Amino acid sequence: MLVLNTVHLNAVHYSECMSPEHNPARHDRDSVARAALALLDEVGLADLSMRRIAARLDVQPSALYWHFANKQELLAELADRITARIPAGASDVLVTARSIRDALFAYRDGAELVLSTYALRLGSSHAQIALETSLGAGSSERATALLHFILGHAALAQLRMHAESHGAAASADEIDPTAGLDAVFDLGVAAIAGVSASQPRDRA
Amino acid sequence: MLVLNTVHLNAVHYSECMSPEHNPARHDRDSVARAALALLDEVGLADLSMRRIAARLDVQPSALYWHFANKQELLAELADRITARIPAGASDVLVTARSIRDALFAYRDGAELVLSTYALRLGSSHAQIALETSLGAGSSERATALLHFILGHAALAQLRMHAESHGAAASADEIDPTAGLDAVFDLGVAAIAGVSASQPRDRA
DNA sequence: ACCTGAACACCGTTCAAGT
DNA sequence: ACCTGAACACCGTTCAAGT
Repeated sequence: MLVLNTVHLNAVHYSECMSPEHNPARHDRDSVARAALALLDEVGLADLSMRRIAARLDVQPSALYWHFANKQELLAELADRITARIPAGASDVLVTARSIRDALFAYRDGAELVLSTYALRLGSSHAQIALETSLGAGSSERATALLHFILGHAALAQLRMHAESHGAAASADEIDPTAGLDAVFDLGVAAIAGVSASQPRDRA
Repeated sequence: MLVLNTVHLNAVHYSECMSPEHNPARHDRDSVARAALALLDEVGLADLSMRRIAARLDVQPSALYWHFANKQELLAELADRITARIPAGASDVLVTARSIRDALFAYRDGAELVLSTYALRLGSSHAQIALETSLGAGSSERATALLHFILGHAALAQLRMHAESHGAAASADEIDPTAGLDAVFDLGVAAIAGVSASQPRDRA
């Protein structure tokens, strides 16, 4: 790593700096979270380290702890941002369910991240609310079951995608592993929601 | 919920020979996996390191790589052992589903481990087969949806338990978070399986 | 066949100190 | 208010070498 020792000859007065090379690099909670979210999408959850995020921001790892108490808190913020995209007003359960799944799919390992960091406050989550309003009053148990199914399904599907992309499947029967996964999703959602199964997908 | 405690008879007093310097300590794949599984139950998935497993076996970390190519392979073996307990012959879907869930609950973070390491071969897993036979022929999509629900639900429930035990919930509404979780499980299973909802539980 | 010892390239986190 | 620098106690993994 390129270390410059002749610091004092350029003597940039670090006040309102504008050039991107000499970095006063003042960040806040939002810029850290945004960099981390972008990095998540590039490297995946397993390789998303505090040190890597810091490097991306041109900052020492310890600097992150000014903005977040620990890694878990940062991950929770990322989970919040991923689920924030879920629209809340839809009346069709299947539409709501698909939009939740697609929000999780929008970032690499998004489902796994939300599943593992979001467990505590799922009852009051954006996703749960959206599902409850789609299902109607007094259906919080159904909404919870639906959310558990969506998270399980999305996490499994995403793990499978990732495994396929950088290694061959170990299975003997090779009949396209991800095919029919959308059908499984629709079947599960319709069954738990208590609606009459198949409805055409709005695909391109 | 009928939990089998027969799991913990693997305490293995390893100081049968007391000399710490001259260590015969010969292990094989099975003894390593058993020690790792016991340690998982004690410390949880996040703290289950190769170095800790090695220490438990009175062995250098590098010794583990004689028996397993890497940590992922060892974790996959643990997932296999956890799901191996699932009985295959039950005709009642609800019974099968509960036995899968209970197998996951039998070890700390069992559901999360199986969910994250088992994604590839779930289609040919013990659990999938058991569900398919319970559901009858031509129901592999339903069985898959069921498995996704069970894994998502169990992982969430287990994460929630763990979070509660060593820290207070952050939620404002405090009406017992885990209550009703069994009802959610039964509701989801019955709906996806296509059976008529409630059936009495075999509780103690 | 199974393990040691030493190394390599990493982690998350803390904390005094700087600006 | 925000960051550096240095430390601490860890990681997974490799590999020559021992027995």
